[in-house]
Amino acid sequence: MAQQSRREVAEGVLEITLLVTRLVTPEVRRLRPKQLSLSHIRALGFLDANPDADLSAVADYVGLALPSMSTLVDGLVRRGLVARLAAPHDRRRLRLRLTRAGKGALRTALAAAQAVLETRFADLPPGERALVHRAMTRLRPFLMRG
Amino acid sequence: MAQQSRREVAEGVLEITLLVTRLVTPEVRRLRPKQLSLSHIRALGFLDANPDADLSAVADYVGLALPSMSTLVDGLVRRGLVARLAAPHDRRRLRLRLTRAGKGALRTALAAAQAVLETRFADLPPGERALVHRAMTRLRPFLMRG
DNA sequence: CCCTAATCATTCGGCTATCTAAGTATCATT
DNA sequence: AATGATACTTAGATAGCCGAATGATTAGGG
Repeated sequence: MAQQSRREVAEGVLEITLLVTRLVTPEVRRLRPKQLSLSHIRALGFLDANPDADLSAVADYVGLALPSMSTLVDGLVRRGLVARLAAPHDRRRLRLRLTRAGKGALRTALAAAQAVLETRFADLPPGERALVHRAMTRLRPFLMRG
Repeated sequence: MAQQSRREVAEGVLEITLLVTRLVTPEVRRLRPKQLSLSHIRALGFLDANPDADLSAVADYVGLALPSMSTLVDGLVRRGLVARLAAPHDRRRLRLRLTRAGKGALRTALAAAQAVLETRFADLPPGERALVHRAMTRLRPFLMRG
């Protein structure tokens, strides 16, 4: 079995990322009626997993500057997808959480993005499916921390 | 070994894609002196693999509307990275190709993006490296065609 | 040959997303 | 209570993208 260099692995991962992005982005754009961008979806996803997070945490996770996230959240609040409450003992901080509508919107958006991929993977043999799944699982921790 | 559903695989791939994008985008933004966005890089990459392509082909590959690609290419031409020639027997069409500087800029940009990932993968054991590489190789054809 | 379609690309106007810099409110420390 | 740090917001500017309209060229019937 050939030993892969870090460079080759990085190259492969980057290429796949670009391909997936290309497939998924137009689909997400089609959700424009609901005005959800990829950043919106990522913010919603983070809040789904981390209720009552503050603004900085979301900004950090999504990879946006604070001001950008501030206006982004503003939009989500205006659409009724997120509740912006004050933190209990520090009134500078926010306490952000999804509303019921927010959870619904997240589900819908993710489903749309995933549907594109699922269609693509229709002919992926079960064995390879498992292989890919395993690879993604291994990759995840290396991409998250830091 | 658990049999993975298509849904799970799609979910995993989407998640990893989002994580990688989050890591790579800021790095690419740091190339601002050269003003290269991800779309720019993808356009350069396509032209590297397909010299003398016309505008529609690049737009299609990158996933942008024609007007957007028109201005994008305009920028690349202004920076001396791409040559915009007329096609021989159809003067509506363009014949786009990288200049020497364009090839250099592409190499530089890709290297920057990959470097971020390589750093992340420093502690990925060789066995898992091979696993990931294999998974990416299997995935590629399913994401490219169509 | 022409006239009409169709095709390829550009320009225009507008909107979204993002950044930096500056400002406001609150908390922490001495 | 004064100073500095922290969390967020507002303001101003720019890039990226789209749809609609336009220009230029070619293709296909009469």
